[in-house]
Amino acid sequence: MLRKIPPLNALKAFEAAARHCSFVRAAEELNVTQAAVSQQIKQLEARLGVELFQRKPRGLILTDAGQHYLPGLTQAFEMIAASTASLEQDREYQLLTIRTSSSFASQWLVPVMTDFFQRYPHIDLRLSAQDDDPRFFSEDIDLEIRHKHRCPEGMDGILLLKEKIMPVCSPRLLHSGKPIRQPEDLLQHRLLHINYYPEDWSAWFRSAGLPDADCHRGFRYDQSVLTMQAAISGQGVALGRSPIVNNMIMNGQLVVPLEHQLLGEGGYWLYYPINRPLSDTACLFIDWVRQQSQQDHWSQS
Amino acid sequence: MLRKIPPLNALKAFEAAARHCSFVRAAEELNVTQAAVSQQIKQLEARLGVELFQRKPRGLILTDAGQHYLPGLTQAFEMIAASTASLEQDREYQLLTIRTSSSFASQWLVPVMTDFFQRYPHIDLRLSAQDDDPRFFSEDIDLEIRHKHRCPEGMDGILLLKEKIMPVCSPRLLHSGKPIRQPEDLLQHRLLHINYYPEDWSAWFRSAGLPDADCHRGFRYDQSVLTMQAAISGQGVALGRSPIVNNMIMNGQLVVPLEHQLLGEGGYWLYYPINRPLSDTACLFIDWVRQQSQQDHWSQS
DNA sequence: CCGTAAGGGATAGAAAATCTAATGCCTGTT
DNA sequence: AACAGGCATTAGATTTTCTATCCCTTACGG
Repeated sequence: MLRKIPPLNALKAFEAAARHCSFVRAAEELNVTQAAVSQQIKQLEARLGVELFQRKPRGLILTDAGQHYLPGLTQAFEMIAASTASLEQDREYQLLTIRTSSSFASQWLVPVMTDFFQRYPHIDLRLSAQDDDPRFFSEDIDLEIRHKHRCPEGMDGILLLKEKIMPVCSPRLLHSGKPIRQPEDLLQHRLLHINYYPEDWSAWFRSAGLPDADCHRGFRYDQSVLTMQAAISGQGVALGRSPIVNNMIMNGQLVVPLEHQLLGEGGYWLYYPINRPLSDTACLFIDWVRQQSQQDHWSQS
Repeated sequence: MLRKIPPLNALKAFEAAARHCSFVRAAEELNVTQAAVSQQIKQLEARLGVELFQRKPRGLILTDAGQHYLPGLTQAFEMIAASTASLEQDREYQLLTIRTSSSFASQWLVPVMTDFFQRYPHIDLRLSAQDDDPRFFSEDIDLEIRHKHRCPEGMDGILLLKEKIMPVCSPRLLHSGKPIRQPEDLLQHRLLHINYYPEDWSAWFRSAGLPDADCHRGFRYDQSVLTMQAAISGQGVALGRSPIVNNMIMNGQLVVPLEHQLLGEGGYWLYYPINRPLSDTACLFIDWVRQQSQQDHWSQS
């Protein structure tokens, strides 16, 4: 069968642009830049030998040709979407169970998962947040992600995220009358500790050239997130780990008052029992999450 | 609008494979290799989380899921094809007029044009074959392609194809009792000349280290193709230029008895009057033909 | 029972398509 | 006049896709 079909992605771009009468908004829908849409449509027009849009300084107008072309395409794409959706209804949903700490889940995993759901709509996730390191890897858990120094005994896994450790505090604290210009200045503030990482502050001061700093006073919290919340509300200065605090820094809840950062010896490991066959779903997830973590890595550095 | 549509090219691959129940034949239809189809479909299956085919050692069987999925897609693609076709009907056809020599037209241009017609079905071509170099570039001609040593005065253009010059003859001639092992042996055979390139043979013998070879005897023809036809029918040995003889060599009508080849000083130039605005169609053609010529270059070397 | 051909799978590296980021241009608006 | 919103253009980066190979399995014919 010889059907002549123009490049499908160009058609998709056209269809979106025509619906919105705007390259910019089409680009948003398709998650690309305006330039990409512009190029796709230019290519399509060249291929067909017809102008599809009249470019006006403000927005677009479909040409006659474009108006005739659009409805068929919209219908076709809707048909594809409908077929796909009905396929997905028939299919049994697959379940993926991941266990991790509540801090990591809320600050890193849950936010990035949006993309996973989009990509694999047929997979349902069960996220088990458990903060004390569990003894057993029960049958019904596919994967575990936890802060470790190495891959645990009897497990296979990968180091998902390395960590940088740096002081963080509320932006308000910086203008509170006790400026923070060098490591010593931190001692003028209350230090916030995380019980799970009791040595963080002394390690950080050591690496900052102040091995004898008296850094044992201050508040102690049970989980990273609680400590960070304390920092956000201005209770003092905490030591943040990049996977957890990156977002809080991005959106301005926290600031990093000093340049100096410590490369953590551990990191977040993803692991599962050696000798247990991984489900397809789990493999899919591992591939995907590894990519996510690499992107994270880029944007951090 | 948020429609979830799997990668469209993967869908196209699936649709073709499902119709043919074969990756190999789908690959033929799509002009790619079997491996490409295999990968696309694998990706689609991973994305959907469903097996679409049962792979049997001999051919494929659609799974239930695949069977449910196929008809919707086929219909959608047919709809796209139909919409596109009707667009093309409405549109006025564009005309592109090219003038060139009959040899070049028949041996190089016409064969490759197939791809152009496929790509730009709305463009009609008028090909004017004229063998003596015309004085004027008349109004109704968009582009000219001719063998030249440089871009003609008053013209803009590009060097489309360089040429290699090499002896060619019928394969039968090689087994005719007068073997051709070194340049001298050619003098035992009848030489075939092209009037347009009277110096070819002496230049070739000079570059082959035989400046004094007596190469003026033999038959003379008016056009390259005629001379090549003479060679094919065993009348003697001709000097072929790569753009013209490549195909004849490929399909075995001609063979190259000696390694030694001469790089021609000229080549096929595509040109048009300076200061004449090129039509869109002509620009399209130039882009396309330049690509073609580059491919040609690769496959020659 | 082996040899061969036909069909699909895997993989690494190459090629091509696509996207981004930056910049420019135009025009209606303040 | 300065600005902002929207599209075009470009080179270079990135991602996707394809090819080339090699492998494995099965059917079939001697």
